[in-house]
Amino acid sequence: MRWSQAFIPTLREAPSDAEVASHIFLLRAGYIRQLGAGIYSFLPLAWRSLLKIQNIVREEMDTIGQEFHLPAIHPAEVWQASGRYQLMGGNLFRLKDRFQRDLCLGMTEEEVMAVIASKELRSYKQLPQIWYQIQTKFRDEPRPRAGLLRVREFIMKDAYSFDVDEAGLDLSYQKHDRVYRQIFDRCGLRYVSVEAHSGAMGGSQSQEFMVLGDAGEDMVALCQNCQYAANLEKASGHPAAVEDPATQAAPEEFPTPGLHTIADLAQFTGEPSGRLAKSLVYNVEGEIVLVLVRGDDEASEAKLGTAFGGREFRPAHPEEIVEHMGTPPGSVGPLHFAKPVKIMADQALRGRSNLTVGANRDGFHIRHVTPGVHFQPEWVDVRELRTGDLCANCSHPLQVSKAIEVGHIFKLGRKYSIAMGVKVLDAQGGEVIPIMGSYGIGMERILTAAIEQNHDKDGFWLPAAIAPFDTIIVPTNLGDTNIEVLSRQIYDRLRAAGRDVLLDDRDERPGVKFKDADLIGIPTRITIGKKAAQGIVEITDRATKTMREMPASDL
RNA sequence: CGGGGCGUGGCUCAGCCUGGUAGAGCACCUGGUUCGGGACCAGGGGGUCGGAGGUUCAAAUCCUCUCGCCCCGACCA
Repeated sequence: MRWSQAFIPTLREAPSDAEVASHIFLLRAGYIRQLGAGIYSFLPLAWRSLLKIQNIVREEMDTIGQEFHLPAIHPAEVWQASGRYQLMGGNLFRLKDRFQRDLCLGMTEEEVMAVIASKELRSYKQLPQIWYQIQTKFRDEPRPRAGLLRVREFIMKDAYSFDVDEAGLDLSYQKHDRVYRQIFDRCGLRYVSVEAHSGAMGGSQSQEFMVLGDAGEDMVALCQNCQYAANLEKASGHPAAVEDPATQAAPEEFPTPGLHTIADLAQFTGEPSGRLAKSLVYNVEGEIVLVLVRGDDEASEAKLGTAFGGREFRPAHPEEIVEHMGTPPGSVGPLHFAKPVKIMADQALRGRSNLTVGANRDGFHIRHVTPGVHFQPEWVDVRELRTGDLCANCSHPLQVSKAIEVGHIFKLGRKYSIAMGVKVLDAQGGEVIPIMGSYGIGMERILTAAIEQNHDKDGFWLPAAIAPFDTIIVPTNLGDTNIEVLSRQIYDRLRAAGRDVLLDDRDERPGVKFKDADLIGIPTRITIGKKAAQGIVEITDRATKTMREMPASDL
């Protein structure tokens, strides 16, 4: 491609509404333009890159499955059948057709694939199946952000597996794990695979592929010693130990006038906050539950969801706390309820003794309270892990980092098979319900993550496999016949050799061309300048900005 | 949805407080000189100041409503 014929609208300055590096550079490099909140147009450079990413995904997926192309617009009935028409709430785009029939835009396609499976699959002999597509997804996100990182319309590779039994699902899952690694390797990403929270959908195992970076919205915990890596929604580890008094004393109520926070209490009692137990009260589908965590810990929303068995929950209202605890928030504890309440306690409190807790009496707390002795909790893992906690496997310190989720694989179970009536006959002639897996990769996320991990103040560089062009040729002065002729020769020769080359044949000064070349993500630059007469050109590696000269004939 | 910020030529912004008929840099067009890290000179085109209503002799500027975008949070298969 010759730049003079191309549409590459680069910007000298960053538009004011971009803050994240990938967002700034995608705009400045002329890759994308915004149409609305979380809605972007892909310009030619972005589309070339996204097509290369999609082709890598397609080539790898074709080794284990078959490509479909499903509708993006769905009758509401399909989503009503699985119950997700309600469950997805505002995130599902909804519309009506001319006959006032309800429709929605696909945000994922378990239901549609399951509809096909239910109508077409008859025998266990047809399984396993791995079906995938690369297609636009729509999600009415409450808050789109950071350019392409979180958008309302995006391109996803979504795949679904159907197996007769769990052993088959394990295999399909492993195939995706392997293929995903090949995809991300080929895309040149540095990534980690982490254990993920399966969510309330009843999945049994789930794994996310994460690219570390501050722009990310997820938090992952990584052990620097062993291979342990998990999303913070799932990660467990041991907090630093806190010393308790050796001998068990009797619970003793004492006045704590006006003290309602852990920090106030720690200061007042002279004890570290880890010696206190923090009491949180939740309404779990109408049931009031008291959750205790160590005073210096925070409860994780995702882990609470798991602890509550996937039931809906919210923090209890103050009136509910008064009704059940007999005291307003601030003095709540596990003893002396006004009404019986279920107690859950975080594992970090297991084996602890002589803790200080709320007295369920305004202005009072109780010291010398020992879980398991003075109250009987259900033990759960609900604490949010922090940097410096010790790995559950090997007791080395864990590091918590932000990360961008580029892929997610998980074992779905039979929820959609059952909902959509997928069933086949097994070898004995009995009906079995196939078990499903679900696997996704965000195309724009791969591009965004690559930019997040490969940029400097001047721009970014993409791995050659996903760059819009692998090489840019920069003639410094087209008025010089030697330069002009040599540039065109090299351009023709590289293209004939199958390279994806951009020739900057614009009538611009060298400085402008260099700045643009640094900006737009092309990994290799060939500069043709003063030594063209001797047949010498320069090769610059964008990532390192190292340059070497070589004869044009060696290219 | 709660909190904060911003809408003025394509981009970045000034002007608003204290009303008086819109400006800079970059970009763009023409001519010329230039040509290794975002050149220079001369000339030129382009803006219903997000929208609606109001106050006023007069509104980018003051008031009301409204739309949009960004950031933080809540939310997120």
